Amino acid sequence: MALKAGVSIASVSYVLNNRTDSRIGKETIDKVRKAADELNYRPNNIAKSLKTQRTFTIGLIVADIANPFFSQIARIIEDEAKKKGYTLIIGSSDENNEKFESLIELFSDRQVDGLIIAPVENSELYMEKIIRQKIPFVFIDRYLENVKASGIRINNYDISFAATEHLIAGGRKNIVLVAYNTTLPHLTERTLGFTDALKKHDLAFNDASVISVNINSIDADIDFALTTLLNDNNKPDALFFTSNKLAVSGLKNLMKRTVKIPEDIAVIAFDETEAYELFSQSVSYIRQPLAEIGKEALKQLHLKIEDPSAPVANIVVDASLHIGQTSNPKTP
Amino acid sequence: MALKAGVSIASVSYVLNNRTDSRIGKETIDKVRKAADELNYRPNNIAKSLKTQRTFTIGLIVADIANPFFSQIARIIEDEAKKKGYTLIIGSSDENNEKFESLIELFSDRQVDGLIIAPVENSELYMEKIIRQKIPFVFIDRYLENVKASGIRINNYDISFAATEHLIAGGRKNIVLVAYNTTLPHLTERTLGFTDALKKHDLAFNDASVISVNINSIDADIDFALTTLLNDNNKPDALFFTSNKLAVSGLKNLMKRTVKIPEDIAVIAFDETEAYELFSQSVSYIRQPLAEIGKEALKQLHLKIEDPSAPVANIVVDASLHIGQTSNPKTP
DNA sequence: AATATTTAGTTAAACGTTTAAGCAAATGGA
DNA sequence: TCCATTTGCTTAAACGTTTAACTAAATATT
Repeated sequence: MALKAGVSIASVSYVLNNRTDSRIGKETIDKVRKAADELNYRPNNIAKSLKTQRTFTIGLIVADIANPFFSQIARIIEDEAKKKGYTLIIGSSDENNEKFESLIELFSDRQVDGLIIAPVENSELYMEKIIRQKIPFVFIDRYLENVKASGIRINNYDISFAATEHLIAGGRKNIVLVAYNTTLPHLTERTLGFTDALKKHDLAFNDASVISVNINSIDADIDFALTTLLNDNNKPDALFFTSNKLAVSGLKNLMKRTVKIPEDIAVIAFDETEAYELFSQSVSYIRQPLAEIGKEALKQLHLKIEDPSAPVANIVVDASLHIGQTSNPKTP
Repeated sequence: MALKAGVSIASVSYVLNNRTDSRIGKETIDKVRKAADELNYRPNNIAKSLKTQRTFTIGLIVADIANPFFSQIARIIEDEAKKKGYTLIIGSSDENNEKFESLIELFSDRQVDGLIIAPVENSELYMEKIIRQKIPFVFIDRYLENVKASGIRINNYDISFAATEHLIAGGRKNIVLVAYNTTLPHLTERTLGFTDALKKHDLAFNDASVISVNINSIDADIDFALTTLLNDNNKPDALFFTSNKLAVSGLKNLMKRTVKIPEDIAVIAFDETEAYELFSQSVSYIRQPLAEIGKEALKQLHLKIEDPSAPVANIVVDASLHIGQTSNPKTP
């Protein structure tokens, strides 16, 4: 390339990077531009990265890219990253500790400039490691109690409290929460918002008030729990699902049992998914502002990359309650 | 690192890459291993790539990673890529020519070892360019008539023919296809399978037999077409949607109109999506073997990367007709 | 004992950039 | 006219690897 233009390698670099601070004559600029054009020259980013120690790549670690919640977020982050000149590499942890660790290792080995992470349960120790490595990162969707790091999440407690109160306001007295058996704080917050709302309204809370679901056996666990619950003499009159996967599985199950929604059981779901659109009723659900989350995540990460000493920012954005027919008030 | 081990840089490289062809003594090996361990040494892949001209990165270009069809495929390819030591970078074209081109340029600039591409309409010229650049690639889902390249796709014509015949066998006589207004061959094949099946069974085919939908206005186009069709004195008794997006939009619309499915109108959809699970009836749909497609794509691409002169392979895998209630036979 | 071979390791070039430093030539100021 | 400054471009080191080529010591062969 430099050969073709008849100038030095350095001049090519200066011209192509528009380094006007450096002194390059108009003629040389033209020569380089012309040669670059003719040769269809494209600089080698690998070499550039080696020298500059910047890859303009960021890693995104989600639970599963095939989950609509994460694929929608990924899409937003993809667009946002492109705008800022970053390329995205994506990995799915399957909520699995080893996979999670190996992804972080992989991305770190690939010299990503930063990471956007939906951490899995009990990954604190591993996060410490990457803090020591000084790889900039931000949390998304979730966070870890003892890891001080920037992150973006929703007002899980408040919105769950609000959703529960909405059900109560509709005359529901025996509300059951369907949640994962996890200690991830963003999910325990959802449970807490639920129980606190029950308490506030003097509604009974007992062992049967929460269905605890293992992520690896969602359908089976929900089926088993509903079988027990619905044969009880004290049937629930409302179900609150704390994730899209749980809601889809639950609604499917209720359909199979031909439970009348919302007459017999009201339903509120979490997260948005195409699936709700085909349900016989419009589904009441909690909507996370995905675009805002994605944009803010990238913004915060970018800040951290540009200035590693930037302060930790924990951003909480508001989810909204999208009320449909499945949570209609109880008819007397 | 070499310093710490007290050996040369070269020795470190030989040891860490298990280059047993080179002659390294047991002692040196131990020294290097120990030092690497203590320093938590991780080789710099950027430098490695610069030297070896291999990044072990592959680019995946889909229409939209937020579309369940593509996010499911992406997930499979992600896993498969990891198994083979590749990292995946993903981009969404939005069926848009410029975005598609800029993605290819981006990925090529990032020195990917290869590309897995769902090409957009009229991208032939651009594909020629990357063939000249000798970047290995394979097509997925779609292909381009005049571009000779390896690819994996399903038996679009046959399965559409079969699906149509299934509707006909159920007594449907006025079947309408809902398809994108595109010239992408995998989709025109679907249309052709449909029309040929109609012909074979002497069913009328006219302007109203195909609803042509613009990808950017799916809901509106379907709504408009259905309004016209259902007010006709010759109402359709079956709808065949040629993609998941079309099916979801269509089913939603039919629900709104409280059309009786399958009594008044039978429905067959294309592709699998979570959404079908919440429909009031089990949905009849055409199931693509996503795992097979993903695995085969990676296998073919890997072959091309290892041996650029490997022959072009056009692999056609069989989709299957998954019959549910929405295509039940017409009741007299 | 002299030479050939094997073994174990090192040296140095290369990959394709960036960028500090250097060097002429041109220009400016006295 | 002489020196200082500015302008325009080049040189060369560096980024962190891989790998061919080399060296030196140890061992084998005659």
